[in-house]
Amino acid sequence: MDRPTPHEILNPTVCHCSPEIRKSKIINLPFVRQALPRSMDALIRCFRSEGLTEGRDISSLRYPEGLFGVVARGAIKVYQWVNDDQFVIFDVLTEGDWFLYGNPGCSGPHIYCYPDQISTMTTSCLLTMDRVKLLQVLETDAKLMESLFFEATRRLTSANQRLVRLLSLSAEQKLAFLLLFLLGKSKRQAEYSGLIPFKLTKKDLASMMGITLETVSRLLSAWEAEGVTHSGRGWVEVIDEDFLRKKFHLSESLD
Amino acid sequence: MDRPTPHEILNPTVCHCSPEIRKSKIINLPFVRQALPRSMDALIRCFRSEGLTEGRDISSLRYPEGLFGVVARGAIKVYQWVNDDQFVIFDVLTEGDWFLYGNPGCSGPHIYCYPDQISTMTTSCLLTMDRVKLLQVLETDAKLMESLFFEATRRLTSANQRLVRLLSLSAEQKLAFLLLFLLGKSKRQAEYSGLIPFKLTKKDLASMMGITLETVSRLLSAWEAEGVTHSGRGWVEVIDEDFLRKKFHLSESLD
DNA sequence: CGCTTTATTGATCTTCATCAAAGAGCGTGG
DNA sequence: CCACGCTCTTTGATGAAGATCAATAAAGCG
Repeated sequence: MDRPTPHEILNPTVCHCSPEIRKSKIINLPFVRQALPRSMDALIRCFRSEGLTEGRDISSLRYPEGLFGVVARGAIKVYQWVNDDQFVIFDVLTEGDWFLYGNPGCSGPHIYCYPDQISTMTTSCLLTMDRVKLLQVLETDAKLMESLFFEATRRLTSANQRLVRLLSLSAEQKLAFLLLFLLGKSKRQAEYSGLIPFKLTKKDLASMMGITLETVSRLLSAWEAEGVTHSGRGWVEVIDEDFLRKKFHLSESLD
Repeated sequence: MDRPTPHEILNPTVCHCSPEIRKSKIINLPFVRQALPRSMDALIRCFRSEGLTEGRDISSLRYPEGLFGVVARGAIKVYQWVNDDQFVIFDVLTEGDWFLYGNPGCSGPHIYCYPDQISTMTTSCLLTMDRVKLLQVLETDAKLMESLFFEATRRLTSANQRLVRLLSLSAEQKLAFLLLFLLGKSKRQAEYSGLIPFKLTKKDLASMMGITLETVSRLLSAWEAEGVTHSGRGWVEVIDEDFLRKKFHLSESLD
């Protein structure tokens, strides 16, 4: 067969983000729907777009006053080093998600803040603008502020819930839960419908759950033998979603 | 000696919340500072105060459209049942903290949502108003909305960070971290400066970290022998904060 | 002064981390 | 196109942390 390998799918070389595409992305952002026409124009004017290949850090140093970023294509991870050789990935942002990145000291809202790290997990296109510019727009548009507020609390709340769930689960349940979550965040791929469409090493997975990559590897091997998942170097494909869902729910009603 | 026992301190019978105290509490809420005079008035008018003894659930059923609540005195916990006999406490709110509680379905922001449970951890006084009433006030006061937004994202972000930290720590480190966090949220007591001033069973502590109460009990016994903590039925006193802080930081720079 | 809730302690068993060594996938440069 | 090196992965052996189970004890409450 000549369908592409997962590796090829995860490493596209191009990232289209023409001005028209950019504009339509901006207009269709959920929180922009209710904005006044003039703030819509301001947003379209202020956003720059940036094509990024996999593994790029989005440096906070270039934006001393903070950064407002929207993922137009691809996926990025938000993580934090907890010591010299260990990091924790605590959120994954995909198309339409946004972040407000800033120094903890600087005034105004920030959803992720230095020293968190943000980097791409696949070829991505990111729309960015200075955080202060966004704040200026918000000040004159209460509706826009409101939608942003709604969405921010919604996203943070659900991240919270996710982390809380993880606390009380076994490694196997954690992994099932995490894969389902990541799949929910992904756009389905034509050739591999269960493929999680960004680079995801065993170490990444492990660091989202606070377990080791060896454990992840062992669990995925076991599942692979049962035909539940399929995985390789830097990618994971879920074959039997229901199995994962059951694995997870079952244990909830057990005991 | 005739100083009261921890148990007596944690179970006060009275909860003063006279109209004047209530008003001063409202005025001094961090996010209200920037409010317009008229929205300040509206808030003072709409808030009801409610005295609650320890262990009271704040029922969401009485507020189908959601509830905006501010802790004026005491402490409340936000938790969730993960199965029939296990729950996870994922936030503790003390004086000045607020919550926006609502059905997941209903529009607008909510920071905790049904089926989360909210209940008091000591004799408390809670200021409440319907969530929709708050939203009405916010609509006419962009500054107030902004401050609320800032504080909401700040609090949710820090809750997130806290949960993330917990993921990568050992049980002992988790406990040290948690006690320091709880202590930071507490008002110091005159008689016992390190006493965490609300009811806190070993099971509660355990369920904030995803470990078992037996482990908590063993750890606290060990610390008690070293003079680091002191604890009893439903309360914990931290004697040597620095020890806990070291325990925690040390391991970060190790490895 | 019993009853309930909460805590302690010990014995045992699982799960998962750690360490180590070898192997595979992918990019690169000759 | 092949060989090399790098990163990511697999697998096994071992040990330690912490869960589970169970029995007992205390503390607070009516």
